[in-house]
Amino acid sequence: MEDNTWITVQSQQLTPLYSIPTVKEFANPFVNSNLSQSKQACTQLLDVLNGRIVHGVIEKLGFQSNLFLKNSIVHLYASCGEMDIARFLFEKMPQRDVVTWNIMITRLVKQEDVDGAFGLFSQMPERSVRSWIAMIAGFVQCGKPKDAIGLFTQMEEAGLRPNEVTVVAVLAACADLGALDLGRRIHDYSNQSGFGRNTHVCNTLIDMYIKCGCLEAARRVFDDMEERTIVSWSAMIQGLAMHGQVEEALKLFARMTRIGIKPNGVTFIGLLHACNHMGLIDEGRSFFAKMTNDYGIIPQIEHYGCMVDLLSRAGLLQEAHDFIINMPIKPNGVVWGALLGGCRVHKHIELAEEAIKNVLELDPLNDGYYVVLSNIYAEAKRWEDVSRVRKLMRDQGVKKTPGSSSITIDGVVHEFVAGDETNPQAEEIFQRWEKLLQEMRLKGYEPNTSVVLLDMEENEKEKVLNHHSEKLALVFGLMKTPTRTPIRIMKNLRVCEDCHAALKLISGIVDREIIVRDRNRFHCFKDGSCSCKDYW
DNA sequence: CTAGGGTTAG
Repeated sequence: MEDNTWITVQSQQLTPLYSIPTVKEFANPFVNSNLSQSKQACTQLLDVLNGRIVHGVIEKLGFQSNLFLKNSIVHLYASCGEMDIARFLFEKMPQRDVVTWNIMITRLVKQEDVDGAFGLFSQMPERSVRSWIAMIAGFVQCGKPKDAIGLFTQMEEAGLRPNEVTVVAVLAACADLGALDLGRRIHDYSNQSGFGRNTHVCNTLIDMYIKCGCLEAARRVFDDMEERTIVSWSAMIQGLAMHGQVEEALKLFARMTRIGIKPNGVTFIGLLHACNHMGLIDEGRSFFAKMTNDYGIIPQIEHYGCMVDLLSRAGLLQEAHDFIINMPIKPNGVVWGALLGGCRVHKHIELAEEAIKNVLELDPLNDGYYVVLSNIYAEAKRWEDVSRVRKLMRDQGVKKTPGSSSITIDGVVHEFVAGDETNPQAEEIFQRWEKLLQEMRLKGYEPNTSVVLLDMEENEKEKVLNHHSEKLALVFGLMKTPTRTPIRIMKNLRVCEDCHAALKLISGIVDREIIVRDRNRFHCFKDGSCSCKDYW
């Protein structure tokens, strides 16, 4: 009787519809013994009828005490986006099992309500591996890789053995964070557990190694794979592009097509990305044409974004502008932002103002664009315009994301922000920097203060520059790691020109490979030069 | 059986 209430309350809220008999039969899990078919039918139905029919069928047939069935209903409502109904049912249920909870958590995560999902996760009386996975994947998806890794640690502590799905989610978090140590550990664990050859796992390993700056390790995983999917190829091409190995990326694409693998839209993003990183305008144009002509792939906004970036970074600003005006789909903030970025490199204030006007209409809360514009004005010493941009930011309630760099030493992540004095060894770091600075000056280094966007005295600017987060992280790395070992630094924003010049020199002075992960690519500094060949 | 995973422009 108790169970009856659950159904009755619900059917009062929703009028059951019985008017489509064939679908009704097909969707009914007790008439159609093929459950996955039945479920599919239900899901389709629910899209059309808002869920009422299946529920009605089940009620009429009088199946009331089957928890499996109730879970199915909760799932069906939830998967059609009817979270209110799903939650209502969930709360009315006299009994729930771990699956019921997992269904709710999974759907909440899919709808990007991670807080809601975590709320339920915290309340669960017992958790299965799937509960942990749902939550870990949720944190990864919403850009909280640290929380994902924290949860993974707790899962291990709870004595649960991660399976291949967990591994994929955690590796994605490692990729986001550049957490190479954990990534390597998971790689070992995967091999030991026997799913190190799983295609999904390998694809994620490739991505993890790429984003942690270990291109060779990524390549090894790729080369050892038994079966490569288009995802594997695309990931590897994108990785080579990200590391400035443009020719190698194009070669891989040639190899791929030679053996008959068909590229998809993502593959072309990787290829265009590769062209962008070397200013290969003709090749980029040719790929853009090829994707539609040879493969029938309709360019998406991302592809247009790549093209605008390619053209404008190469200095073809007017052409980039016309390209945007003529594109068949509505440009977004990123597309105009790419033009803005090119205007900065090539110091074109007029076009920058046109670009920013469009950017701000489309994406007014993204601080990055204001900063670029402010930089353009600052480089032209137009300080009144700089302060106008700052006021605009204030009015919009937009704050500049502080630049921060991190370096991992013995498994511990050390994070630095500009002028950071919070590190216990801050004083030593600053001293080491001064010493390094002297050697750099001997090699002809001049601080490039034009990248400092504030209107202040030159010596003040130098101070700001000297304490950019990547420099602090680097000096710390030099102090804490054995001579000649490579140093890996992760940065949340793009490197500035001054840091780029400084890091080049330092790599020669201290005879170290310095690998810096930018917001969107890698710079590998070695013997006084950078893998990006100064085009970035 | 009802719940889970990979590559994506600046």
